[in-house]
Amino acid sequence: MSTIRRAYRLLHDAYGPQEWWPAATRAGVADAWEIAVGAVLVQHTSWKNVVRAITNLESSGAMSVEAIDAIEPESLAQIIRSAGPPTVKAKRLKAFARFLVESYGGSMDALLDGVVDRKVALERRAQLLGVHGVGPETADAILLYAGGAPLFVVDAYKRRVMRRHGWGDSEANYDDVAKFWRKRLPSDVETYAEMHALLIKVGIEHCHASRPKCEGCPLQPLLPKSGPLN
DNA sequence: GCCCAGGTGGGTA
DNA sequence: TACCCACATGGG
Repeated sequence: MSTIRRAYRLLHDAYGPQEWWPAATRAGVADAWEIAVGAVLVQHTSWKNVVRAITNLESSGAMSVEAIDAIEPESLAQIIRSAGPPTVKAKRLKAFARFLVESYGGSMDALLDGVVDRKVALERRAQLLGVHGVGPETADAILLYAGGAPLFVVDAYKRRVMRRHGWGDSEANYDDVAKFWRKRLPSDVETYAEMHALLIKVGIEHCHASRPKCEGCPLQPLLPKSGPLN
């Protein structure tokens, strides 16, 4: 079995199924719009703070596509301020809502229609990358978790895990890093979704600057004999 | 107090 | 193209 598949197994055994995308406010499952909002708000921000912002959006009656499209940027910024740079993210959320209304009649279902097909997914991805505030990670997260698109999300934690283990080229561009993982994992959407969630989990708990020695990390059996690189 | 977070866009050379 | 930096609140 390949190293990456062993990594998946080790993480899954250690943490169990993550069953993303997490619902921010309800006990149930996050709907597609909530996933999109969360994906924008979580940029360079911890999830906990995003939950507060989404809770505020709900209680302010500003959670819908139409409400975000209509609200003044300053008011929106005030509501989501717990999720990092408020003026920046208010602008990004409004840009996304505007795009959705203009291009898909405000319907996430319309945006996501057919994206289980990789060719369609890549077309929608290219379109999303044209929206202000949507980069590759945000686009992939939305398409994968809200639409079941066969895309693999790359983030800072994945690059760090790769660097410590000496897997592939952690400094490669986004698409090459995504390709590295996709090539080594079973090519099904469930695995992509789980692996991304698991790697963030291990990233938050173990794989960061304050844990240079990887103490207690489930991926320790896969480290080089010399220990973590860097 | 200080550093960082599940990035992205804009400016500069 | 390739860096460098702002964004800004909340937690360790």
